[in-house]
Amino acid sequence: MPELPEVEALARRLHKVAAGRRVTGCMVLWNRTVDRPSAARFRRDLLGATIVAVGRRAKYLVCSLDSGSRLLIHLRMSGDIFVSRDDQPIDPHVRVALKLSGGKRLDFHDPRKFGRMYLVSADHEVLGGLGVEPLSSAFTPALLGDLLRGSKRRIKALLLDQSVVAGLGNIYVIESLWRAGIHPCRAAGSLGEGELRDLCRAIRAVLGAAVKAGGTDLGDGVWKSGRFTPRIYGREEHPCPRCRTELRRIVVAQRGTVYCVQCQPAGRG
DNA sequence: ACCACAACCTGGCCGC
DNA sequence: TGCGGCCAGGTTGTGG
Repeated sequence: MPELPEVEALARRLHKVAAGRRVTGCMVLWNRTVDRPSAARFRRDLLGATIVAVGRRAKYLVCSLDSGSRLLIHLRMSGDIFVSRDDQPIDPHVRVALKLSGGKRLDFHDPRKFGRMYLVSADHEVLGGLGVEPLSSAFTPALLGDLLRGSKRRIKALLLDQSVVAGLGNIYVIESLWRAGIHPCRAAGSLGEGELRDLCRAIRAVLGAAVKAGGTDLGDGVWKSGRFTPRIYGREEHPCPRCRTELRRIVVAQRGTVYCVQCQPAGRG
């Protein structure tokens, strides 16, 4: 369920724990969690490698190894990584566990089994198609305009497309569109200069606040991260925080979508 | 180009 | 309490 801010918070935590540590054990408990190479080779290649750094690209955790290879991890819907002592019992939802020198263990906990790990020699093998990082200095209203120009796609679908903007997911797209006052079904190419500026600013503000807060905690017990509280996500039938109109839920791009009919006018179409 | 739908999976919640 | 149906912060492949 994690999006960019949750992955960023996790990457920072893992960097402190794992940087400089050697992988001394590797247990693959659900084979399909290892996307590539084979589970057997994944284990063989990882054993003995030292983790140099842990970072993030889009929603991927990027672990740089001293061998020059990269361990990439995508948490998908329900993935999380728990740090425990290597003598603790392993939870039934843990799909891969890595023992580290120093006595800690990284448990890839993933009830729905959608998460994936990739061990690659060059990260573009997996990350090559990703779009712009929305918190980077490259992400400007002008660039956003270039990305949307001529597109007839609905703005929400486009923002969820990782090859366009990398790292946004359902929550932060919903929050950003509400903040910018843009209806999720607007044709992307129809946004004006002012709207591009507002949207760019809204995305940066929402993500920035969420990163600062360490991510969103929906209180559903699945992903407990930080203290960012969405303003409208999950709050259909509650009043809009800005105008008090009852928030409405529709489905856009096959995803539940909350918006305010008053603050986010449909325009036409 | 763009969209809808199914798959991949499990667990939590709600209503009957 | 039990059970069915629906929901879920993601991605990919297929077909219209």
